[in-house]
Amino acid sequence: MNIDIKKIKSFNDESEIINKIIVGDCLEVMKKIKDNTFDIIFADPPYNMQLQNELYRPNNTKVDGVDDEWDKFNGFEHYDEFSKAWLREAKRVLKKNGTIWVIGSYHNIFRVGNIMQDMGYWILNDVHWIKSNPMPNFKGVRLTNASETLVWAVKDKKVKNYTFNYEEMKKHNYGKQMRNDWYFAICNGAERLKDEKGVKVHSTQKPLPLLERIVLASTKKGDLVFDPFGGTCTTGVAAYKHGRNFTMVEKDENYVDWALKRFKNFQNQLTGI
Amino acid sequence: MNIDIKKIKSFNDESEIINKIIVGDCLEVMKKIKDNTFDIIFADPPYNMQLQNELYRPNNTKVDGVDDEWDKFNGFEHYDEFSKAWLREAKRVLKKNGTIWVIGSYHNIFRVGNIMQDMGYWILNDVHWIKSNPMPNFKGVRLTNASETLVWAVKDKKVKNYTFNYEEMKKHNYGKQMRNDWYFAICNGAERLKDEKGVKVHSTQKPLPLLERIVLASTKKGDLVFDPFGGTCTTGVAAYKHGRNFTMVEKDENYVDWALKRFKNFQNQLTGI
DNA sequence: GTGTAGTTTGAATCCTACG
DNA sequence: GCGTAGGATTCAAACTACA
Repeated sequence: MNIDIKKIKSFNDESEIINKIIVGDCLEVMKKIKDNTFDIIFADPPYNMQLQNELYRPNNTKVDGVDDEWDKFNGFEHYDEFSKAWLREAKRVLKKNGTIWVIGSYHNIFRVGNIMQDMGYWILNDVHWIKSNPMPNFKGVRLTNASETLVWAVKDKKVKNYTFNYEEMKKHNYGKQMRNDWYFAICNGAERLKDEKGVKVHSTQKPLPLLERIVLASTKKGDLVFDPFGGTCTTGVAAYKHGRNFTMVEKDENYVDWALKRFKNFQNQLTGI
Repeated sequence: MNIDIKKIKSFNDESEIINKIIVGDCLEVMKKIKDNTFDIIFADPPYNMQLQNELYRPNNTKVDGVDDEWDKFNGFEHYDEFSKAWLREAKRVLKKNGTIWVIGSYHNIFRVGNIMQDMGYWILNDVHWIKSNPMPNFKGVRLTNASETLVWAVKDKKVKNYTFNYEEMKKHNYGKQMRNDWYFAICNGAERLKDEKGVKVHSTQKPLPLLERIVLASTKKGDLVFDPFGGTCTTGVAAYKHGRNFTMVEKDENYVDWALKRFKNFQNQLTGI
């Protein structure tokens, strides 16, 4: 079996999108893509965490917070502007009966949900990813923040025949219909990509089972999945694993190169190397 | 023991607010209340459900959805306007170091959260009330909507010494710090108020244990709790049960009269009648 | 290899009182 | 407002070290 995944460094040919990882800004790339192209979109945009100070655990070790450049915004106005821009393009490139998933935390999800509703997206569900092993609240001043929220929506109130694999979801919930509270551990251990120094490659890598559930819930085999904030390509791996195709966009070429390594490892596993 | 709860039909004397249920529009009532009055606010505003058609169960019985007049808004703009108005007043009457809780579903919580952030409220947590017994999705076209979301916030980013009873919460979570996923059954059975014909008095009565947790988490004994959408006074009952005081506002006098009955029953229980 | 103890770490808007 | 010193504060999972 030969997994044919390609990195595209300068994206121009809009027909070249099947199982590609495109290096570039998602907005610029989307602008080159035709209307009604993708069956579903999964988006994990920056959360705009607004971390102020350093945080130490009770044992005085420092918490490695998300301080990446890509998560820095100059207030809600700029974050909203950014969100509106990509959500508008996302709506255009999403097929008429496609669905979109967006994940976020309380820092950004109210912005995102509000904008989506204003744009005419019609929410199907909010889904709560409940973490089995979240970081505790070390100072004891709030509740443990043990969840992230996903919004699942269609382009328009009128859309009816979107894909929802009801029976497949039932199988994953002991024969009962799947609910909107989903329980997964955070991405850790062997799954978590780390460089030669043992440093995590991406500060917010999502767990593969979460993406697999999304793929299994809302796509058919052969569907084309789009992820505008591709990161290290968890979405692509989930799609590929279940016989779906994908188009990933990611600004940071380092992430993309790691994504290619993931696929190589995946291939080696399959061929028993 | 004599529980002294009073209904106030025309509210004018702003000093008369301790353990009172005020009949009236929350905005008009709040305008008569001084700045920095309440220790916490709990608000369960209309959800703006936008139900389109009638919904039937598989056995052809009709689902009694929320179609009350108080939940009718003319689009998001009107809902946002309404939300801004009461949230602005709420901020004013909340004490400097007080906290506010607002509950909602995906229909309205993104509007509410967005507005709160725009107004300078600083979110402490989003809390997911996970329902043990939600209504299934009868048509099998979405995930079971098994949750509601609460936003817990302070008036301003700079507020530090708000009340959070960390150890008390720990006691309610097997000695571990309390997380933001809360598991309660929907309000049903003996707790659910029903009239002489067996029809539920209020279409969205909240479970008492949910309100008790909020009271125990974020108030001290003797604190004054405000609820602008009082309904049948679950907030007041929770406050009273734990030695806190309350001010409730409710437009519908029928709900208020039922609230008074709740307190009378509560008193009878305590005196063994 | 097996079992146990110790270590590390995770999308985090994480202190308070006093001068 | 600011700066600083004092003091209280963590859970689960996966990994490593070692007997």
